[in-house]
Amino acid sequence: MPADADVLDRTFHALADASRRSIVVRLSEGPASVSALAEPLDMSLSAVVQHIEVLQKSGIVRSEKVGRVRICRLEPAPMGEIEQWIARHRRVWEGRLDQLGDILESTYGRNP
Amino acid sequence: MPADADVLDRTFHALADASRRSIVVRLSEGPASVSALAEPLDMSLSAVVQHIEVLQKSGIVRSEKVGRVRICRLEPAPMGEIEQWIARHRRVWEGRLDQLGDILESTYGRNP
DNA sequence: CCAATACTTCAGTGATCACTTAAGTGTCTG
DNA sequence: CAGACACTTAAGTGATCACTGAAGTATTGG
Repeated sequence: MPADADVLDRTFHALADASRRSIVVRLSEGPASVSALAEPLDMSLSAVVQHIEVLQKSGIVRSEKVGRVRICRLEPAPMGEIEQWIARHRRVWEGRLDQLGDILESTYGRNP
Repeated sequence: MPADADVLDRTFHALADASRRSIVVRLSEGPASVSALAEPLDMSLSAVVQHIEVLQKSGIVRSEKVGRVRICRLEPAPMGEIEQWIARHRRVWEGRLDQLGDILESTYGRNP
């Protein structure tokens, strides 16, 4: 198993959870502390820390400690990798199913 | 929350496994039977069937029985949905990356 | 200095995962 | 019609998951 598959495994897995995706959405608005990320989530701080660890292991999130506060922020590279993977295969099956290609285009838009 | 999050959960989860992704890659070249999909994989047929079930529950794969053979094919819609999700947020934090310089500058006391 | 703050670490639990083997059920083919 | 073929279903196993609560460790504001 190459390291590449591992990165895809971890990144897809990290995003396969609504709580973790909500953390990603929150971080896309800017860096945040662990407790700030925990605040809207209905679970223990411990659980949130564990979600952040999953995101960190995938490489989506990086963090640094500033005093007693841990500041988390997004790292776009792994996302780019899975987006590439999808785009690579989507192109093939878009050619196979024209009507769904149209649906995608009308929803997703044509601009870059 | 909504069914939308559920679709993302299932789709990201379905793609978070190298064996399942290899099935997707194989199917992007055209429809295939269960045993054709199983052939390159080093596991029991039963295990492959279970992987296909995961892919079907996510909506990525559809299948129909023709005689004693089950033919599987790709369904692009759920992929489009996660691609949309990624594209939506990637755009935000790519813009954010430009502001990372600003954050560092303000931290180290340069002009905003 | 001391107590609130912001995590951190650890152990445990029930659920889900990724398999396995074994024993089916239909469907062709000779 | 028999037996190979292509799954299908069921039950079980060990690992990982998504939590919890309790007990830490640094930091920091008053």
